[in-house]
Amino acid sequence: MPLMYVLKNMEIEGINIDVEALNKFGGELNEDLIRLKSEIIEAAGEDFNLDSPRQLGTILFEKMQISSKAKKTKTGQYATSEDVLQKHEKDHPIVGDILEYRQLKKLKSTYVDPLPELCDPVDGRIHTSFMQTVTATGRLSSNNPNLQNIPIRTAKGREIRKAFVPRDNSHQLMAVDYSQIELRIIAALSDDKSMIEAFKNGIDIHTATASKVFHTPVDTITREQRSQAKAVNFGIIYGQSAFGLAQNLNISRKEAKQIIDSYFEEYPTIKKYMENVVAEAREQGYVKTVLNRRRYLPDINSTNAIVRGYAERNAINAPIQGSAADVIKVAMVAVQKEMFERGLKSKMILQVHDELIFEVAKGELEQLTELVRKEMGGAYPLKAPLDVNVGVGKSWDEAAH
DNA sequence: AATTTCACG
DNA sequence: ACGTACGTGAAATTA
Repeated sequence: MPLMYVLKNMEIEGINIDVEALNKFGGELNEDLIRLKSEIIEAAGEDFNLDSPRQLGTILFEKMQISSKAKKTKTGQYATSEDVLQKHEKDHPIVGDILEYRQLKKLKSTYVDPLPELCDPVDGRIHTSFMQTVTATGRLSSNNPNLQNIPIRTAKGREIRKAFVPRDNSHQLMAVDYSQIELRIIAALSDDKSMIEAFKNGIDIHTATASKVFHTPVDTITREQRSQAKAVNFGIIYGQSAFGLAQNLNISRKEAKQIIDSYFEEYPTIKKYMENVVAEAREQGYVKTVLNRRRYLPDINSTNAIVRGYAERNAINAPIQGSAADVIKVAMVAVQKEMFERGLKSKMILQVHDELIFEVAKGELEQLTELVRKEMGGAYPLKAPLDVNVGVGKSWDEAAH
């Protein structure tokens, strides 16, 4: 209920975008898309709707027969999703072009074209809606437009984030995100002493995990080992299997199983915690977050192993994802209150699950940085300390670095 | 309205 | 043999 007022203010405040920059980028995307499309149609030997997965599947796997190992979706169509197409990139040069076409088309049709149209006629800003009663875990969701999935992972995607800018030269954007909040929560909830200690000492958690899992000193950990340990740390939060880890890391199932077994030997309290939370779900019919938000899991005792497995992964994940959502909500209420009491002109304008975005008025940067660090970092003390990263810049992209 | 794909944490 | 990591929203096609 208190958060409702905070969300109302963020929705009304909105965020400014550089429409000219987006339109220019849209023109560049258009040229690339036209070129890619004509190359693909030429290689296919006939015109078809490239935006139709069904037509694309027929062209690739029946007409062109680029591979005999076509995969089908559950409704019997040829699967053409990114992970499937990536496996066929070596089979024909057209596949790489299709993947690039898909990426650029997504950026243009979902962000570059619609966003300028959504600027409010009165203040010229973009106003999202934050929903508090949609998700199963207690996270917020954002719609109309969704400002929680603005691209960042690719260079072309970041062009869109660069177009989210302050209202004028006397403001900057500030992005503040929680560092590894879900891993800190699993460390705290399971009371794993070694993981808590690593967070207390500010040690790189993925390197520390790699050292444990591979039984080698921290200073000898390779990039590959750190990257694998990172994948395991994330997989754990979701109840991932050896199969899933193997697929993610492109290693054999046997190797994946060895890594997971070693992980649980080194972090026995985390293994115990995961077993306990599943047992709790079986007994109570629900699991809960640090603030007692419940997720009911009616399938937890299902005789169907697949259905039951899904519920068990939900039982593991929901308290972690949901507690992180609790923490940032408490922080948002505290930050808003403190900003009001100090009479600041700066505004909190967006939330993206583990980060808050502010439009900072010139002269308030130092004070706001201190305020936000204090309120976010201390929102809900856990056995593992919370930590935040602060970034500032002339665009959301710059601030997020 | 359902399906497929893909953008984010 | 089964299916295999959680949570969302939007665009486009198809039924």
